[in-house]
Amino acid sequence: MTVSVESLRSQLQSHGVGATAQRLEIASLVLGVPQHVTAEIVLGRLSARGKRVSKATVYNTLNLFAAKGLLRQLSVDPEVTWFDSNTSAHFHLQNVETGELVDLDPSEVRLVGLPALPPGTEATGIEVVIRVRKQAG
Amino acid sequence: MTVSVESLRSQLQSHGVGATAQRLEIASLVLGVPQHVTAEIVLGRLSARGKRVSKATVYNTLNLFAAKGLLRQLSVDPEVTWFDSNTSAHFHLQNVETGELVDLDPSEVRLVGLPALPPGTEATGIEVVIRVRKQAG
DNA sequence: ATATGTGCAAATCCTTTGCATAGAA
DNA sequence: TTCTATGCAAAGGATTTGCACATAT
Repeated sequence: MTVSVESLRSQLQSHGVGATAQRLEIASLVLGVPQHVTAEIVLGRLSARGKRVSKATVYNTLNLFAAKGLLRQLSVDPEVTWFDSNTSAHFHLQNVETGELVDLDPSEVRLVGLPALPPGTEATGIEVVIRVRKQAG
Repeated sequence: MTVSVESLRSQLQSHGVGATAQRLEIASLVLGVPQHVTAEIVLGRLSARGKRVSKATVYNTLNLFAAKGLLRQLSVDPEVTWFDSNTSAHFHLQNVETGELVDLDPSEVRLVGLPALPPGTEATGIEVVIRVRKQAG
């Protein structure tokens, strides 16, 4: 399934992100299909496609997409920053040995109850991560 | 409330951690009272007490305590590694602006349902973080 | 004695930044 | 034009590592 450059361009612009060649290239790799990516993964896929985009631009672009709501930035891995192209509410399962992230369907795990927040604060997000490893033995 | 050196020493040894002057000092700062600390915080408190413990030893010790179950290591903050002296099951609330962590009582927020884990894996832990910030306006 | 721990500085690794050039509007 | 984005290399910051010296058991 290929997404047209035109629809990507309008997707960026509707989120207030100016369209440039590099951003369109990254968007075509990342948006559309629900997936988890890091800057390193994106760089690898770009070079696999023969596209040269600087590391700084990849970081800038992923951060920008996250700030504009095209991606969700996950703070679940101390080693590396993950970006999730699935921006709807859901939780994650992570293999602590490989770093691999898997989406959990909201129907599988539900959070019950919201605590009283500290006065003068508002919630910006909820993250739930179930960590797994290869079974011992 | 001061904890005797002897009880700390036996607490370390019952967890398979050899007692050294530096480890006892760090244990006395960290264990006993439920709290969240980073290596930097521990270093600061040590020097406030006039104790000189190297940065490397603080990192080694916190990691060792976590590996031996005296502390829980939290992967919740991309900036810095937090250690929680409360090792029982509970979740956290974090202020994204200050980094401040607060324990949530398990009665306030409950996780319902456990997903099918990938074949051949076992769960090692569950982390729930509710992120908050100063209210806009 | 003999294995372990400690301290220091240097090394790592991810991510950000400064600045000159290139591209968008 | 005039503002914004890109690329490169260097900077930054938390954490780890190598190795000589000191300390536990």
